Amino acid sequence: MNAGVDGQGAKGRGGRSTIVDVADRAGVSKSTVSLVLSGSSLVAEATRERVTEAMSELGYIYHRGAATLRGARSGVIGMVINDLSNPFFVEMAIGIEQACQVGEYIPFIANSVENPARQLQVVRSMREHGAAGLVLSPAIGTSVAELKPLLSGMPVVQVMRRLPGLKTSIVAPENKDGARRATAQLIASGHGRVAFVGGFQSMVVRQDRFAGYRLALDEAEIAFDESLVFETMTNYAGGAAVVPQLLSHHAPATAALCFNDVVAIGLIRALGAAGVAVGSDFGVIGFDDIEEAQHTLPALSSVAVNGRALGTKAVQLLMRQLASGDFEPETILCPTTLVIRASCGTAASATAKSEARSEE
Amino acid sequence: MNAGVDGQGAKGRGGRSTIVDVADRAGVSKSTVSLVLSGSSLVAEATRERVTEAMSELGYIYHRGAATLRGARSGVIGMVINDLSNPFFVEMAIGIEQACQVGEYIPFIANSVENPARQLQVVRSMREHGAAGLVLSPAIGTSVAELKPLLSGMPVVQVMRRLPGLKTSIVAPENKDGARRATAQLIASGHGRVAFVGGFQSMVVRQDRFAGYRLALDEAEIAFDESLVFETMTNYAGGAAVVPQLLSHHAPATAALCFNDVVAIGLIRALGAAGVAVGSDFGVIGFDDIEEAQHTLPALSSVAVNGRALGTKAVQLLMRQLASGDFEPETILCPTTLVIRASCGTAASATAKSEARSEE
DNA sequence: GCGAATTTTTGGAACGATCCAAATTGGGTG
DNA sequence: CACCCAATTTGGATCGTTCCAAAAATTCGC
Repeated sequence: MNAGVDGQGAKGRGGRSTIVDVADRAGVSKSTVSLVLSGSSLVAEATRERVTEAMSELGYIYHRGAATLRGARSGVIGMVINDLSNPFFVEMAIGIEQACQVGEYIPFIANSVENPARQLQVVRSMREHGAAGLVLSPAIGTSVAELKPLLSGMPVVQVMRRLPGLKTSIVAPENKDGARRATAQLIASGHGRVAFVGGFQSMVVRQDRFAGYRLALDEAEIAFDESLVFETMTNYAGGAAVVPQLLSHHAPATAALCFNDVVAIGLIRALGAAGVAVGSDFGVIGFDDIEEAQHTLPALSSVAVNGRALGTKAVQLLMRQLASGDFEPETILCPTTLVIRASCGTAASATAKSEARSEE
Repeated sequence: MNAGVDGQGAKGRGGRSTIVDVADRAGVSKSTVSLVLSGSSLVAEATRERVTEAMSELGYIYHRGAATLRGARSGVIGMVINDLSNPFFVEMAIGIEQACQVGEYIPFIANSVENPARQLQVVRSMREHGAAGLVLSPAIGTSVAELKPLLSGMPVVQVMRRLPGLKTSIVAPENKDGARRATAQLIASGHGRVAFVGGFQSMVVRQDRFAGYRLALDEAEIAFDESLVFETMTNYAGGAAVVPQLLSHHAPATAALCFNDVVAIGLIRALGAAGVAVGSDFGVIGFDDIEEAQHTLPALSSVAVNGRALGTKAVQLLMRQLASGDFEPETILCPTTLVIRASCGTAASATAKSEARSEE
């Protein structure tokens, strides 16, 4: 039925073999091969076998690009992460990747490095490549006006962070509640002056965590003291940088809730270096519960966010929307767990709780 | 020239707008638009502007899938990493991603989780999606026979690891030389009995590092002692697990070269817990120099591999091959740097060296 | 053994880009 | 003004798939 002067099909031409080559080999039409590919029940069992065999003989490889041209799903999801050198976001990326695999999707990855311009580029590039949807952990300083047109008509899930003006689905931890519980824990351990360390006011996530901190203070009827709030970079150095001010305060804090674990670890090390015994003299709780939190000395108490689960949930939501065709924004808040270890002072309860968690 | 009854072009139909819609709007033919897209110098400046404007008015998005059908480069590179929960490989992934960006490529990512079956799946999937090349850090236990046919006709760079029977380009650190220098350093500090800890004999990378260890012993005319070699998992637990045997040895080692930093850190912690003062009683050197190495107590000396550079070099090699069309395998070995910190005993020199490095 | 009903199979005509050969335009020149 | 040459522009065929309407093969009832 098809030209095919040489018995080899397209193979002689150098490229990959096509559906037509397979058809020739199996002695059927390309339409039948297409039906086999799509797993249709229309095709007779014997024919299906003949076609399948021809495929493996020719080393046929499906050309998804051609298929998408006719409207088939591309099977590609874009994943734009703001900072892959932060272990928390790596965990999230792993969760995303994992969930994509089970859903037969394949993820494009891009690291925006907190650079909005680059983020714009990569999102555009992902669209060009036919990504069906996007999981986005937006870079700080993103211009919604520039980004929005690139996202039209495609389901997007913002994960962990969210941009104020951008109406998409959101998967995020219960930051406020987590921070509230952590702060309450410090207060319950007898700390009357609890500092809040790390991040900047412009960060939405910090606003949430800070709100939880305030709430816990209110609930304990402790007056909020502005001078116990420290804005810093959200890395080791940021945590360490706070120590001099923290210690020279006229009425020093005896505990701190940190914006994230990296800040908390920086703080712990610098406090240790300054001769403050974290865990007894001073209580510290971090946020995220990255793996390293278990290995610091003293081990770091933290509000566990489970980045992997967050990533997984984001992809699952995205896949659900892709399957249904209904891209109506949806918000999923993931509960957090307060993991008590030695750093917050009640060393006694540390072992038990931490063991329990590792069973998960 | 084209149907287009409604002024809106394809927009009314729901989908994205096409090259023909742009052509209609700009009052030219689709061929001209195609020329503009490819940046051809044939098209007159005024026309180019008109077309560009029409594109942005319509929110036109280039459909790469359609283009590849006619033979255009796909602009996609696959990146298959064996274990993303290992910070070293994350560094490598970051390097790969970064290099792809500058080369206008976009990387598919897959985490094989050291699972050969999954690796097979994802490689197949990447081919289907038209990946032009592959950066592969192969999973342990990969069957070359199964993998090879999936790779035919496509340039592949194995990075960090290499599969014995698979002839592709390779980018790897100078493992043997690094291990030799590290071992020599321990010997020079007066350690006569140096253990080798971590990994399994089947791992090619370990074979290389082990060879370097043996070489240093030979050069120092120290007899090799089989009982000082410990095979373990390459994670924290693996490092820790070795300690009982290490300490109960009839003639215990006083230093250890570890397969990688994660093993070394596990070892240091467990030794610390057992009351051995690492840095004075016992010398430890790791491999990779992950960020955490700077933060352990004592800080970990390590053979720095620079995973990021490794990833970058791999992609650059791949892009070079893609550009030239010459897929002849090539091997690039990257030199390592021995970074001395407190863990190997010569605490005096630690500060200076480590400062110097952080300037990079 | 024949038409009807059912099950399988099959030719195109798309999809959105590229690319080539051919057509059109616009100057110069003699 | 006719002609040539260079600079631009343009139809149409093509890439590898899907999908539809219709054809072909098979089974069935009587």
